[in-house]
Amino acid sequence: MCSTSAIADRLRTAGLRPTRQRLALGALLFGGGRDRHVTAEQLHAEVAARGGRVSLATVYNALNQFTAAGLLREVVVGPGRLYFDTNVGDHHHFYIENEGTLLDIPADRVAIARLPSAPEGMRLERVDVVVRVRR
Amino acid sequence: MCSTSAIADRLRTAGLRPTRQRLALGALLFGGGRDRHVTAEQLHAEVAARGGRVSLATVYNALNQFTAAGLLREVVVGPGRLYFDTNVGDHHHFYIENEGTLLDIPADRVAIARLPSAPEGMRLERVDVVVRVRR
DNA sequence: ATAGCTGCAAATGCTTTGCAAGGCC
DNA sequence: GGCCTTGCAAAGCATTTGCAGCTAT
Repeated sequence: MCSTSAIADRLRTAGLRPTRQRLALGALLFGGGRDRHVTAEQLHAEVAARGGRVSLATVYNALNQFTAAGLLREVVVGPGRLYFDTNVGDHHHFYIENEGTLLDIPADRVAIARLPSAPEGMRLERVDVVVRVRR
Repeated sequence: MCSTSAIADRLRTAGLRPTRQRLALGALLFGGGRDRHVTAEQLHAEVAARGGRVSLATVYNALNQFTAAGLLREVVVGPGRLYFDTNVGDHHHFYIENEGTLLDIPADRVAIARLPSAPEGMRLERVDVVVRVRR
C-alpha cells in the first residue's frame, strides 16, 4: 500500500515524473500511512539521514509541485514558518508555539457557526482555524 | 481624542518613551479612530509620504514593542506576510488573497462550537480564524 | 546624567531562481 | 532526442541585530 510503485503512480497521476528525488520525498511523506506536517528543512534532513542526496532547492521545488498538484497543503503558522501537510482534506490545526509542532484537528471536531458570508463579489477559498497553545 | 498628547500618554502607560518616531507611528496607527492592518513596509512608506524620517529597522522595532505592550496584535496570513492589527480585541479575519488585504470579522459574527480542548498539559493561547477569499 | 532609542548597515533565515548538466519517456 | 528535472550557487525578501551617536526624563 505504500510501495515505491504506488508512489510512482501517484506522481504520474499528478502529472509529475517519478524521479529518484521525488520518489524519495514521496516515500517519506506518503509512505508512512499517517499524516505528516513537515518543513522543507526537516524533510531535507530526513532524506539526508537515510543516505539520500537531494538538494534543498529541489526539496522546495518538489514540495511546491506536490502542493500545486493537490498532494499537499500549505499551513502557515508564523512568518518564516511554512509547513506542508499531507492531509489535504478539510481539517484544522493546533500549533504548539514553543515547540513549533502542528497537530491535526479533524474537521468534525470543530464547528464554525454563523460565519459571515464572503464580502461582495468574493469567492470563499478556505477557512483556516489555528488553535495556538503552549506547553 | 487622537491628539499627539493622547498618544504620548498611551505610550507612556505602556512603558515606552514617546519619542518623535514612536509618536509619528502611533499617530498613523491609532490616530485615525478606526482599526488598521499594516505591514512594517506599508507603515514605513506612510511615514515617509508625510515627510517623516524613520528608518525601516525602527519601524520594525516599534511595531514589535507595541505588540509586546499589547497595543498591537500580529496576524500571520502567509509566509513573509506579517501584519500588525490595531484591533487587539477578540476577533477574526478575512484575507483577500489576491490583494493581500485583511478585513476584520467581529468575534460575535463567528461562533466556534465544539473546539477540542488543548492537548494534555497545554495552555490555550489564542484561536485564529482566517477566512481566505479571492475576488 | 543615564538608561533607553535611533539609524545605518550588515547579518540572518527562509525561499526562489538561473543555468548547465543529467535523467525519464 | 527532447523536454522535464536537478543541483549548485547566487539572488531575493522580510526581518533582526550590533553598535556608535542621540534624546527623553
